[in-house]
Amino acid sequence: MRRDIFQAIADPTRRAIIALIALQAMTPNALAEHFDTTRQAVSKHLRILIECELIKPEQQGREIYYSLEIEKMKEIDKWIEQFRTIWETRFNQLDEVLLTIKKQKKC
Amino acid sequence: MRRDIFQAIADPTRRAIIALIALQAMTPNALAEHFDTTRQAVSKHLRILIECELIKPEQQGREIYYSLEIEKMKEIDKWIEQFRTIWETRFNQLDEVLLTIKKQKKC
DNA sequence: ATTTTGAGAAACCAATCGGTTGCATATATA
DNA sequence: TATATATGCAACCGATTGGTTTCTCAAAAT
Repeated sequence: MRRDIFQAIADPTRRAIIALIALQAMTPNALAEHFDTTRQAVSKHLRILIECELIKPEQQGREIYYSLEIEKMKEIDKWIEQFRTIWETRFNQLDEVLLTIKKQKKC
Repeated sequence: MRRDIFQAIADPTRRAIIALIALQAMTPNALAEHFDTTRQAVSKHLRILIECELIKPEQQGREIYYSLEIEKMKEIDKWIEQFRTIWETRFNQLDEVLLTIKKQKKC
C-alpha cells in the first residue's frame, strides 16, 4: 500500500479528479457525476489521493469537500525539472546551429 | 495494452531508467546492472517505454542502445502547466498580502 | 566452426488495481 | 421520531502488473 504521487496520477480518473478540484473543492457525490462509475469507486480514488497527500478533506455537515494540496503537485514538477534542463540546453544548441548557418550565408 | 506516459512513469524502476538514459544512451545489460532485477525485467520496462515513445532503440552490432525521446517528456510538463498557473497565482497573492502588511507598518 | 554474449519472446505466478455490491453510520429533513 | 441523504468500509472479482525462468536467435569472439 506504499503509494507515491506518480502512481496516484497514473490513473486517468484520478487525474481528472485532481483537475476538477483544482478549480474548486468538491464532494464525492458531485465528483462522481462527472464519471461513468459508482460513487464508491470515486471514493476509493479519493482515498488514494489522500494517502499521498495530494488532496485534503474538509467536513461540512454531512458533506465532505475535497480540495487540492497544490504544493504536493510541485513534487512532479521537481522531477520534471532535470529533463527541462536538458530540453532547454538542446534548444540553445539548435539556436547556435541556426546562428552558424546564418553566419555561413553571409560569407 | 493501451499505455500512456503517466502509467509509464508510475513505476520507480522506469523513472530511474529514464533518468539514466537521459544522461547517455545505454544497453539493457548496462541498465540492469543498476537494479536488483534480471535483465529480462528491465527489457520489459524498456518495451513499455518504447510503446509510449518515451525512448528509442538504436541497434549497434548485437547491442541495442536506448536513448530518451526528450520531446515526449514535455507532455508531462504540459499537464503540470495548468497547476503551475495556480501555484504561481497563489504565490502572487501571498506577495500582495506581504505588501499590504508592509504598507500598514508604515502608517 | 564452435562457443560466448546480448537481447527479445513466451509461459507462468503472486500481488495489486479498479471496479462492483452490500452494509454501517452520521447528519439533515419531514 | 422516522425517513432520506452523504459518505466510508469490507468483501469480492476479473484484469493487469512486475517479476521470474526457460527458450530462441543473431552477432561477436575463440
